[in-house]
Amino acid sequence: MNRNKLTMKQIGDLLGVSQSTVSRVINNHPNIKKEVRDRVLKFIDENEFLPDYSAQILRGEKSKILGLLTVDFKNQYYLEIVNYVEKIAREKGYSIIVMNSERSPILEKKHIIELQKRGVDGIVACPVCEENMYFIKKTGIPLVIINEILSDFDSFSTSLSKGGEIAANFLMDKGHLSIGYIGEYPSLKFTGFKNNYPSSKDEWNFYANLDSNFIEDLEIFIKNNGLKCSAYFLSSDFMALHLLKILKRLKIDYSNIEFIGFDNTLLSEALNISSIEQPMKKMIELSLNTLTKKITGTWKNENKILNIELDPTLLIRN
Amino acid sequence: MNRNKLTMKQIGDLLGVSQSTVSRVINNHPNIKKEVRDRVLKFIDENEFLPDYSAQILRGEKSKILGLLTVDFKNQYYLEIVNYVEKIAREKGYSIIVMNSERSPILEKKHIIELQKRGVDGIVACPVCEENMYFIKKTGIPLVIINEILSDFDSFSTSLSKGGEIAANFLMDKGHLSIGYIGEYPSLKFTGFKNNYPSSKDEWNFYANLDSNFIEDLEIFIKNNGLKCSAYFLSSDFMALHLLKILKRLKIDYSNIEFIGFDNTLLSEALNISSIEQPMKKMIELSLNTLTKKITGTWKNENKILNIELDPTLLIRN
DNA sequence: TTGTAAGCGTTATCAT
DNA sequence: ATGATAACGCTTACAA
Repeated sequence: MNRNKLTMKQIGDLLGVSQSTVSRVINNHPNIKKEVRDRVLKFIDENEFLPDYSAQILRGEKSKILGLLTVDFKNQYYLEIVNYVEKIAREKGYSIIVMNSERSPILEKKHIIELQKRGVDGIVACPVCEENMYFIKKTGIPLVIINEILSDFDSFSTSLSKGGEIAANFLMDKGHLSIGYIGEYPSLKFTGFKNNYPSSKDEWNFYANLDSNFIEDLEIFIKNNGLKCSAYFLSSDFMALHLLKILKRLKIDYSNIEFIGFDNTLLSEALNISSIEQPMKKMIELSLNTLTKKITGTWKNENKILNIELDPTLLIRN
Repeated sequence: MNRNKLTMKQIGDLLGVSQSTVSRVINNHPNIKKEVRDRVLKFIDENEFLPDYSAQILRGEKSKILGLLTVDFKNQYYLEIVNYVEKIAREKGYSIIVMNSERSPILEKKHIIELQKRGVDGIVACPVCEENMYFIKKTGIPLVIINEILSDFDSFSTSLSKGGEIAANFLMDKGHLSIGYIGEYPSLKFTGFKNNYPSSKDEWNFYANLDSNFIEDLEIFIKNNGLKCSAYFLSSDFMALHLLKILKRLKIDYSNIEFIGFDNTLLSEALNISSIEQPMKKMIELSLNTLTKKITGTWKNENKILNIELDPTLLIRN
């Protein structure tokens, strides 16, 4: 280290006191002669002293770094998570190391090891692979899961099935008799939808596999089947975007069809469709509150696992 | 440190060799008896040894961390930057600490100090305040600027004025006689536009101040003036979104008006408007190549400052 | 009230 | 070929 950075030893030498005295002043220890304290404070005030984190971490102090483990930066939703985690962590005094696993369990494992080597105080994870979460648990690094529920870990998520339920009920209440589902499968979004809309028919629906090139598949589906329903529930705004693009390209009129997206991103605003909104900010606030408590040892639920599901809300447009 | 992590000393004790021998094996030093090397390697293979970064950094080794200093996570463009920087940095063996200055010079300065304390190897900055960049330079931490040109720093950006030029020429070539500009001001986007479209009239244009609530201001402008031109150049897709929303709300027909956005995000896809695309991936690749060379000391242009401007391209829709 | 010294986990220098 | 040791910058127990 030391990119020409001032150290406590140097300050001590310059001021004719010992390095430990300087440390004590900086850490506000009692029992320092006022004259000495003032002299040291004045000096560091004028000379910008930067305590070295690496030395502190090595000694066993907290690193004040959180690892953010994320799965897919192609999806704006996860980038949005970075936004909130950075902001809220910063307010709590933490820096964040951001890592994208690209849905690869192997990469996720590598990231975890990297975070461990760096001595992060805690990890916020959108997990790919549950086994890796057990691995984190074994290391003892405080962990919270977001965006998913894992029964063995403190998890914070939005109830996706509730989202499906809301969509189904809203569309049925508006009098739609045929409502299709287009989106990821399997997914709790669909489960919630189907449970509340028993008349759902498989032939109306398109089930996307997010690991594959679902956009092409969707186009083929539309070409073969057209749109048979008067309303559709889409598993994401992103999905909605691509559906509407395909319809436009195929010159299929959809002016009388109602769509509901998911995530309430700017996309649904641009497409002017209703969308189910996940309370992301709240989810991240809750998860970081828990995480920091676990880090500082003020977490009281040691023996109980938190599985929190927030309710999404419907944002109606049009 | 040491969350029950294995150390070299422990390994040495367990295997009956000295800690420094373990270090040598791990760092592939020559002159180790094959038998010893194999024994140590076998052990760490079975027991997952994680060298501690803090200790290495303290000793003066590279931290393999880059700081990413960014200005505005409300704008999807900057989140997209996180995506690419994380990915490319990872491929080069670096982790990244992400920080958002929210366009505040004070916060930006704090972030820089934080990065310095953490011993980052280099910084990638979308700067708010040029003075802070000089501050980084003084610390000696390798630095590259992206998204902007600062003549005293290695900078990588897209030529925004070229973007304005492209927009102006495209719209003129299509026969538009009145072309308005709606967007941030001052901005090179506008400069390039105006220089190539001398008939531009101030009363057609709306100049937004990004620090203020420009969306409301825009709505007032539209209410008072309506749309006088047959085509508009918007300074961002985000701006385009809000303009179109306002038009919809005010029930102003814009079906015969042509729009060009900027950034070619999913928004312009959703709005189905043409957009000027910045070669972000290339910009970040170039900047990280330079940064890592500066870090490893293989950078040859020491005495010359790189001010690279890439050309944007127009993505035509409709 | 303050200085001395140990120790955190490494790497590198010096011995042997 | 390998062990002992110093050093990186810090906090803290122990001495004085």
